[in-house]
Amino acid sequence: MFSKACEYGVKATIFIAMKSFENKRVSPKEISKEINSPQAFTAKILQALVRHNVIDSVKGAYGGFKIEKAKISTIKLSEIVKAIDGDGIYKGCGLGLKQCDQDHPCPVHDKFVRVRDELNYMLESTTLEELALNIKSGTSFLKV
Amino acid sequence: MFSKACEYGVKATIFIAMKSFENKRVSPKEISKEINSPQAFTAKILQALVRHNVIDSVKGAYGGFKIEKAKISTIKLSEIVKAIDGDGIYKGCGLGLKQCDQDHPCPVHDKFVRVRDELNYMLESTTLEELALNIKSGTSFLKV
DNA sequence: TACAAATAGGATAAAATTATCCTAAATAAA
DNA sequence: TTTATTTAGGATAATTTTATCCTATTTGTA
Repeated sequence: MFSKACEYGVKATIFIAMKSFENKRVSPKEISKEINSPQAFTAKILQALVRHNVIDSVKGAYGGFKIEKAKISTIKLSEIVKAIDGDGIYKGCGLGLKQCDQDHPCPVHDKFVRVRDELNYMLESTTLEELALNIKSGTSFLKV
Repeated sequence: MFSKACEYGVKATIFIAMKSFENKRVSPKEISKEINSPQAFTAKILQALVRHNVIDSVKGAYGGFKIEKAKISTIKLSEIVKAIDGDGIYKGCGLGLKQCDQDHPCPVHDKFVRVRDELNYMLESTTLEELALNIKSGTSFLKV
């Protein structure tokens, strides 16, 4: 469904948000340990998230990654996914046709509408805040 | 969502079903032309579909691929997808956790349930027959 | 039986994704 | 100002997925 990079990106962002609630910055090392991901690869993904303004980075000593506290409740899961995997999962044809719409549908076009709508709703209605709070309270987990 | 191999596999199977209604066998060459896919790669996918008993092959002169007419209405889209991509899309965790269930859920576990259910319903309730008939009637398309 | 046509399958190659390593640039503190 | 720390980013490698090529095997027909 999502690429490995995207999976790491979502988990990393959740962890950064959780730490940001406590005004703490985190390093790729700490993040990759916490979400069980390869460190250097995770660092690349963090760079992409910074470029897409999902998270902030602070260079130099005592630096690290963070998210403004006020911003955490405004970030939707969809933004994280789009930053890494793009919008293909929303817009692309389920069977890979270049052109696929009501006028020229692929064989599963109509069938797929509900799945895509549900996915879209899920990604648009889920906020980073609730995901981070569930991790914080031990309701959900980032690894194992 | 699905791999390229799976996309080709679904389209190829639909085309074979359509031709099988007319008691015609088809070759990888004809199939790849019709669904706009690389021929040799498509042939590999057809082999996998044969091994999984989704389609039949007839070797030698005047051979080709086909599906028993009576079987076409009994094949579900899910069987084609499972034959090529496996059941990860049904069973795997949305964020790639090895263990992810109600007792130890990933951050999007609950959110994902509806998406997966919708996808599952779609794949289980769609038959090869209806997909093939829609192609035959020009209601949907296999390429462009 | 010989031949032609067609699938099966092994060996490679190309491309994309995932992953690692090393150096540059930035920055806070001593 | 120097040093230590930390992100940015280029280069490269490993793995997986996608794709191609060639030969073996099967089988219907002349």
